[in-house]
Amino acid sequence: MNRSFYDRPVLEVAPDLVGCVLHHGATSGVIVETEAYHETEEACHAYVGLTKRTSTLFGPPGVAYVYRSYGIHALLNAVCEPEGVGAAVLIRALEPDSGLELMRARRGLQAERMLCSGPGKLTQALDIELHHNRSDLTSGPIVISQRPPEWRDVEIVADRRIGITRAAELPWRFSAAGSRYLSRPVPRDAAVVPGVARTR
DNA sequence: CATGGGATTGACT
DNA sequence: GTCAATCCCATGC
Repeated sequence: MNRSFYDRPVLEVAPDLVGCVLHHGATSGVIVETEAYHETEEACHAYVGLTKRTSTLFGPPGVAYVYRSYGIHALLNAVCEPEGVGAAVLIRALEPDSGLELMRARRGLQAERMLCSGPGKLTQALDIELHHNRSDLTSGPIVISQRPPEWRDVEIVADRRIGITRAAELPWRFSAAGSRYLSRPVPRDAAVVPGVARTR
């Protein structure tokens, strides 16, 4: 994915990333769940303004923002919007694609559905850590490629973000409808995101 | 310099 | 359903 893909409103990039493939080394998976974050709402780290921690979010688009959550997990985001605007898409779940045995070894379990079904799980499975913060997603080592043909017309649903206490009402979580690899089920009343030139 | 909170997970009742 | 683990960093004295 080139830089212009990320240099757009985060609410466009977040659903567009569903169905794309995240790669790191010998492991990869199709993105099935994302969340959008923007400096104008309280749940976004960039809400506090420019600090050492948030400087990545305010930097150029197409860069990885990786931070530690609850002292244990590394969470991966893709920085979006023009430099100077703090916004990013959190990658929340993958459908494992390649390197399954490596993922199983790193995760210490066998079930395919448990390998990448959460933001902290997928970083462990793909060996993504804090030192990847600020790495360029357009050149690697972590890269995101466009949707494979079979994911081109994936139906995407929107509902509330998970695990946050502030601005929790915003429907900024985007999931592949019917995926069995999500971090949590999608509510039945979730809205379908309109697609562009979607075939029937 | 001390404190507190958090975009989670897995183990346990 | 409950709950602890554990680290980075923003904030306040």
